Amino acid sequence: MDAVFKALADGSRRELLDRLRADNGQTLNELCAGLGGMTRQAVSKHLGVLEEANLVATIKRGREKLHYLNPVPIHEIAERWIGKFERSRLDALSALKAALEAGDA
Amino acid sequence: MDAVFKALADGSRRELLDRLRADNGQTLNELCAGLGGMTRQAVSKHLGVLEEANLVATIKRGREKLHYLNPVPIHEIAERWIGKFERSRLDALSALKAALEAGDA
DNA sequence: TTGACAGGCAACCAAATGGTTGCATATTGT
DNA sequence: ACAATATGCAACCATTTGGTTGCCTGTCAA
Repeated sequence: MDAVFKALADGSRRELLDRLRADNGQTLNELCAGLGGMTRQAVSKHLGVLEEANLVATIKRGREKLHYLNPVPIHEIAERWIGKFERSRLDALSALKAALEAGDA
Repeated sequence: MDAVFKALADGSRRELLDRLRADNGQTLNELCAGLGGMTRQAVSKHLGVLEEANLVATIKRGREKLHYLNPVPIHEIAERWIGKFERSRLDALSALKAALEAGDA
């Protein structure tokens, strides 16, 4: 899970995920075009990080490599990690408010 | 939002959030104890990052500073970012499967 | 076969990051 | 007042990270 968070920490990588969601199964070169003034190798590295985090799956088709978005790890975050805080959202907020008020007393 | 993702990228910071959720309103020293072999200043920096990302709110009470978890940014991620992929989860998976099958043809 | 196209690998570099030590500041209890 | 407590600030260091350039490999088409 650590790898997923770290992969998501970079804006370019999030943008890559966005672009993959908009048009799944793109090649490296396709993904390069549009990701402003960045080398192919830079994009390749980013895709590598995403792949390592299991956020994209790839298949080699001839001389090109297609990239597919894998939403499962993100879903897992939503389930395990965010749900935990989400559930206590209102409680924490009211606790915060109460604490702030008690602070002056 | 970028700051939130970057703040969440570090395991120690996620642990700090966990510990805050378990016991909200802790001081810096309280949070230090339990976060294995790390200096107070290191923890302080982490809390600074979390604060900058609006994931923790603080109030100064006398000579100590209480830290409170703020779950709102995480909730926003769940809403805006994860929901986006979540919604297309099954679609993407079936598309991936179809693509893999078509790959051999 | 040979050239063009898609991608991989490795070395290298600058900047950011996580962590440390050392000292300064403010508050509290006696 | 004074010592102890709780935190802040700044300089410094090692590692990681995002990015580059240069070259090598594999695949398709003429």
